[in-house]
Amino acid sequence: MRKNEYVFPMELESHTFFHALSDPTRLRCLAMLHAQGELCVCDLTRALGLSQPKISRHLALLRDLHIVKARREGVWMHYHLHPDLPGWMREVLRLALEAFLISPQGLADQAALRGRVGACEGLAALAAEG
Amino acid sequence: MRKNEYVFPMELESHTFFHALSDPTRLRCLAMLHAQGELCVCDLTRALGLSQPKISRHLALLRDLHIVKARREGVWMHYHLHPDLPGWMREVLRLALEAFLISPQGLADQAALRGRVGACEGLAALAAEG
DNA sequence: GTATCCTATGCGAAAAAACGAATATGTTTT
DNA sequence: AAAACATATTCGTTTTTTCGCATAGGATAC
Repeated sequence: MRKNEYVFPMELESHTFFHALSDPTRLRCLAMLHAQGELCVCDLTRALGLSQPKISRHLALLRDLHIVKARREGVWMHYHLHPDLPGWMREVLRLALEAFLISPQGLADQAALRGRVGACEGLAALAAEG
Repeated sequence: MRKNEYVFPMELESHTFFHALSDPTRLRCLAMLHAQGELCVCDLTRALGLSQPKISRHLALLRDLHIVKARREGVWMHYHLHPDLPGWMREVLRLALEAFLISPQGLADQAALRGRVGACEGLAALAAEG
């Protein structure tokens, strides 16, 4: 059993749940899953512009806490929000992720997820070019 | 300006908000404030059975993020949940703190706050005596 | 002024978390 | 079997966080 793995009937404590949400990468992943329903690791890697090991490790942490659930389909692992999350935690996720999705970062991530360059990243790229 | 201090109009980011809730001591303090409305440092020190510097440091972090607000009354600093917290964060606090308050730890803390020994601590003390 | 009380902070040690880079595992196809 | 692909994990390092202890700050009483 892994370090962070919660197993039935051990329950997820509040502070552990919040610690899982305290990292920007994990929050962005969760927001994309909330918006799209289900995504594989490579989707998230591309959408967030982060390395595959980084995404994979953060998803593993969320999976061990039963905050997300994985489904294998051939070579791909599809992740989605865990359906058995306690009611108040599910509600917290809904509130937080919907707030995040309308932030500049949330909008940019969604745009990137759909294959376009988001407004913020486009502007940032232009600024970087000079 | 301190390291963690947020100043208007900088807004509190989601992951920073959740990080503030990721520590058991901070969560217990917030739950007591939610239940009682306003408490001073010595109230929390006694109720939670933790050192004064520890309580004070955690409250300072929450204060710098504008999650709680302090009011001086003579020698005492009274802390309460910040009234200007964004709507969704206030709702998250309500959900999380009310869930915590009905947990064994939450019930014990409330009992200790009211000057009695809580059920769990009483049992623990008996067990420790043998 | 000094003393006392409550609260805040500086400091160094210990523990925990996050990271990149390399590598391992598992699946499908040939 | 090997190759190609998606994902997971190990390792060592760096960064961040937390803590206890001591001490500093600020208000009140004398």
